[in-house]
Amino acid sequence: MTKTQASRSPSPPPFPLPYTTVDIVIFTVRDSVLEVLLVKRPADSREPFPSRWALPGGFVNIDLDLDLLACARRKLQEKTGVVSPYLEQLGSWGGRDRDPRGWSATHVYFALIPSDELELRHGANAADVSWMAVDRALKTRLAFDHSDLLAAAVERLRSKVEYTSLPAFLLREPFTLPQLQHVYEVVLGRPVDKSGFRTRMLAAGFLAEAGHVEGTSNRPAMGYRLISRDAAVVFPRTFSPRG
Amino acid sequence: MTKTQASRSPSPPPFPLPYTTVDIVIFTVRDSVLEVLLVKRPADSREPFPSRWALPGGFVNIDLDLDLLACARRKLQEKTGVVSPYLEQLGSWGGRDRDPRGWSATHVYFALIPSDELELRHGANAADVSWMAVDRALKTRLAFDHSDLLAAAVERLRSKVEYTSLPAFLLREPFTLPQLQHVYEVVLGRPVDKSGFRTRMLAAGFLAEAGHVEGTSNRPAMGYRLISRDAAVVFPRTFSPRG
DNA sequence: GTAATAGTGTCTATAAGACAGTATCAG
DNA sequence: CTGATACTGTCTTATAGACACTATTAC
Repeated sequence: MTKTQASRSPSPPPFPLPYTTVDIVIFTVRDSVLEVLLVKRPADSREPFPSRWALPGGFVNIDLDLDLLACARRKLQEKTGVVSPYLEQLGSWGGRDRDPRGWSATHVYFALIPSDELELRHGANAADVSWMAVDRALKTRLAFDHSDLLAAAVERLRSKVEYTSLPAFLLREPFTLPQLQHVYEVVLGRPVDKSGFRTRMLAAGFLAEAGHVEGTSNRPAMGYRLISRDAAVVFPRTFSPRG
Repeated sequence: MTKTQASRSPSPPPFPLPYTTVDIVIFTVRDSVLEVLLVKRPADSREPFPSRWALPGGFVNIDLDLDLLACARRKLQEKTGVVSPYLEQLGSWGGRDRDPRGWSATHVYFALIPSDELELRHGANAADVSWMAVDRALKTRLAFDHSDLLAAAVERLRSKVEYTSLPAFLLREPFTLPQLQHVYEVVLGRPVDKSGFRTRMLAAGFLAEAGHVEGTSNRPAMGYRLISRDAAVVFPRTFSPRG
């Protein structure tokens, strides 16, 4: 199969093209609350949805971005400074009415980052960058169809937390099992049995011991690192009680 | 929130746009084999990948398609005549090199249809339309990055079959439990215990009895319909042995 | 010592896999 | 009747939830 040329400016097509954007739903846990990163749209009333909160994102730059994932990474780093977070594609949304400027399609990614590994940055097209509790963000009318995107991302996150090691990406390494359990409980919104939790995590085999951590509590706990930061581990069963 | 105008031709933007396409991975089971629908690229050597097999799909038409899902439905109907199949978004792939004509992004859907509800159609840009066994298609070099898309779709299908009612969408209603079990076995590529299978399906509560079906065998079996054709049901556990 | 959190052991209910057995049809 | 397929019952075993228990630190 020949991968030929592929160059900067494709010859203009004989039909109109949709706009192509990438948006990112960036989650973190701060002070026992699941939060999402939002940016405020510029106040300029010639822009769509002025002064409204939105997900970070923007147009694909075909000169800068080799592919969609690279574009997502670029935008994530512009806003948070985080270089290699957990990043997963959520899906794409496209249609005539989601952007008043015309037919557009957005490719949505969701990212998990530890709250203490970031420094928020104010970009060119974002008057303000801020964390907001997910529960509050879900009740806020975001720009474009971003409320839909956020709802989908939260649903995906909550769902996958039931049977994957995803929450581990919300913690800075090394972390302890009680810390990990706490993150699970924050995202799930309900308590989790300690004994079962520990058995499950250790049996899943994605954690490597990393020496004791002198932590927040009286007795030091074992610290762990992820064996692989590439992907989350899938558990054979769910967390649900009576499951 | 104001949903204003949104019209046919967006004002041309000050920067080049990627091409936007939709591709569909259409699965069916025929004669105990999982198959996928492929179209042959035109022989015209000015077209990319002439005479090569590809997934059905094409450019989004912003005048015809209200949104991505509508575009996928349109393309599916053009190729198969099927109107309301199971249709789920798989994800999107975009980058500089996947289409020699330039930066492009495709939104990929996958569809499940019963093999006896379709009539293949030859479209304008497809010299040939044909079913191919999935195992063979996976070994074939398809046009563009369609081999990647197909591999992802097959992985998603095989994975979801382990814990959802997806295979039910591959059968014409009403169907019997032995028929459904057979489809599961075809997609999974391994036998499934009869007793456990029946308990599981009936407990999942997505089937409604629809009278006895005088079928292929000696003893007639109970026929079933799906209570809802909107989505598949998720089982609490997996099919895997020793799981 | 006490308080606090880390970590372990044990019991039990549930449910799935395995497989043998019964029921109902065609011929 | 026989053969074939639809359907059911039972036994065993794995495991997750519940919860009580022990261990190791700070003070």
